[in-house]
Amino acid sequence: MTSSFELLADPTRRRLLDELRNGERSVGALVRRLKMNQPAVSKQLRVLRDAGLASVRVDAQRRIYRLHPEGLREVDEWLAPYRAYWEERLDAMERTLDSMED
Amino acid sequence: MTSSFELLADPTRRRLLDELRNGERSVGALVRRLKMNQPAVSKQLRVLRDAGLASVRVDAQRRIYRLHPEGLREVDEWLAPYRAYWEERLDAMERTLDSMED
DNA sequence: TCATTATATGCCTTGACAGATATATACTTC
DNA sequence: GAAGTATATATCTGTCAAGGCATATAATGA
Repeated sequence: MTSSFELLADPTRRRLLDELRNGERSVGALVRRLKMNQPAVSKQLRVLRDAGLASVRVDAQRRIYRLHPEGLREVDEWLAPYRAYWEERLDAMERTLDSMED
Repeated sequence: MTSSFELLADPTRRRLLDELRNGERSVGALVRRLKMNQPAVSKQLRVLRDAGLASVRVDAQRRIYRLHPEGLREVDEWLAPYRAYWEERLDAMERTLDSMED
């Protein structure tokens, strides 16, 4: 599980990231929100942590997770040239493709 | 294989999209560029087609593929709120998260 | 110390998917 | 129409990952 692209492929992980976007969250809080069993959530949190997209802080028996969205930059940057297409109108893209015919 | 997130998880598909970004391409041309065997390429092109990210045009025995990047908007829009973080400096994100503590 | 709460980890099963090989299909050219 | 070219599809196999269950670990409180 290396690339952030693969990370985003799993809907559970996307939901976790979306939750963490609203602030730090304990594992229990995330479990309740996602309505999944705790080990499944912990497992994906581990993946996010390993990828550098989240970090943990200990609070008594609780583990508080926090978002580190910088890793998503890779995806955003890959996407940038595509974004250009629909930002400058669809017709512009058509023109670009037409002019680049093999 | 529904969401465009899962689509982007595969590096072969990302390479295909990147190639098509330079203009229409025949299957053979893509095979040569990716240095993969033809069925593997055709298979992923099929996935892209089914997802609406590419279309085919027939030219004699050739099939010419063309990019339709609009489907990537889903990913781009999901990413938008995260992009905000690194665009307005890391410190801003830290502040945001701190102020939203559970 | 013992029970409870909170979380992580190990193991297992199952499903999905990528790539490979073989083959089918369709068009072209001689 | 036979051979060659271009592409798609069917099938197989290996791999990998997600979720479920059981259990380990650690902190708290009585």
